[in-house]
Amino acid sequence: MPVDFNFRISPRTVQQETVDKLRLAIFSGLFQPGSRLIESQLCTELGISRPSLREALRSLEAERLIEIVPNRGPSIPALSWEVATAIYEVRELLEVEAAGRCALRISPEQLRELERSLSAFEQAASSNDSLAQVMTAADFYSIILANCGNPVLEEVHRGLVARISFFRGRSMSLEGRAQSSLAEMREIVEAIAAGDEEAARKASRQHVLKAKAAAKRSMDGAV
Amino acid sequence: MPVDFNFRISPRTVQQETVDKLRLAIFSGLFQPGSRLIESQLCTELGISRPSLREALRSLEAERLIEIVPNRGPSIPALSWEVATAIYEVRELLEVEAAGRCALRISPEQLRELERSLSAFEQAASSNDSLAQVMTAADFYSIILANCGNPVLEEVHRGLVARISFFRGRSMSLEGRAQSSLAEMREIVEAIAAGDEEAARKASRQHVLKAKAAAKRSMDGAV
DNA sequence: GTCAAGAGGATTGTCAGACAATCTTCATAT
DNA sequence: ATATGAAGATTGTCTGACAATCCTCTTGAC
Repeated sequence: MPVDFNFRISPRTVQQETVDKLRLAIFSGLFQPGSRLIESQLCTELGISRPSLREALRSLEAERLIEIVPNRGPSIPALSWEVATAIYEVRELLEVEAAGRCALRISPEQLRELERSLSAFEQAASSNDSLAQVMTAADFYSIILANCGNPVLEEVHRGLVARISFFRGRSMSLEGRAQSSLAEMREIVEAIAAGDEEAARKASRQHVLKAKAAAKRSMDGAV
Repeated sequence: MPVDFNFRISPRTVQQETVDKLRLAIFSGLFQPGSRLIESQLCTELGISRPSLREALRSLEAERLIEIVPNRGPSIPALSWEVATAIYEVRELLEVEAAGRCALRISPEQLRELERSLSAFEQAASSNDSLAQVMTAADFYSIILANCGNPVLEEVHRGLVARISFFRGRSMSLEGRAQSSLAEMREIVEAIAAGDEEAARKASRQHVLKAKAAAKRSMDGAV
């Protein structure tokens, strides 16, 4: 029996389905930041009842992907640059640690997987599909985080990256950002492949810092 | 006008009230780990309807304070030592960072506040009320985290500490643990008061590591 | 006596409909 | 132009319902 296989087959419930759909919608920028979500409207669009929708909204609220103000209802939070900075700082803390640990303990198969995901990002980077870029980049990180040996680190990181997906989409479409991002990510992979913890940490830190700078640039240019 | 005052008066909704009540109940160990929560039962006890309760449960699920398995319903997760270790590791990462930053930027008033909370813990430590110990210790950390200049760091840390409240209550009642915890915390305060970042980081790391060790001891002894 | 099978009750997932409280908007009056 | 107020929209919350699923306990077979 494999070490970590969950035998329980969990039927997908309406609420899970709804959370996933809405999360994806938020990621892809379907809703404007600051815009309100009307329950009745979402219900008819999703074809579900209001109690089910509201449960899903509570889940998303706890993930900080939406805000719910009493008597005003749910809305997409307008992420301030101040909060975004805070998120990038914590992301740096976690991602650097994960990359370092990953360099020491990743398996050959997972390393190949990581290289594959880098190729996927490379392909996306040469296209103009910024959603694809964000998605493949997310795959890349998730492999690193999944191999750092700490599931909680992984989970927290995922939550943080989700919240800045808005910025990431925008900064990816910045002139040349996808390409330099690719170079930084390649450096991380090389360090991990070499089993060099310190180099992995350093490359990872560089990458996050540059991503943050790019996000800032994209924000200054647009707002 | 004070810098950071939220003018909006938010009426407390049933769902918020419910989340708070249940969270407190979980913290104080009212529910056994692994035990199931029966919706109808909770509804009558709390005097609320099932939709409201279910919304609250979704919030708690997202905080990982309860688990909800489709068609089995909500239950208190039995925290494995493996996961607890992972939480302690991330907590270390965050708390050390926060203590270091705090040493550089805390205001005199907040420092006094921190010292006050240390006294409160001191008092609790000499009693046998382990819930009070956990609560006052939580206050202590929250002041440090609130003054690290990063609200996201604070938020993530709070979430993690909440999940190990079970362990903390148990390890606090370990022979002598409250007293040595007090000594470690005092060291942190002194380093912060001196504005010594490195010392604050070191003391903070020591504290988390010892807390983890104590948690492990309390677990080995009991299960 | 132990184990397998099945029936019945308990519990959850989901929906529909309702209504008061609150917010929002727009027309009206000053 | 600004303040007032009323109508409409939206949310917060409840009740009641029913099918699907799970759990438990009895029964029967070996």
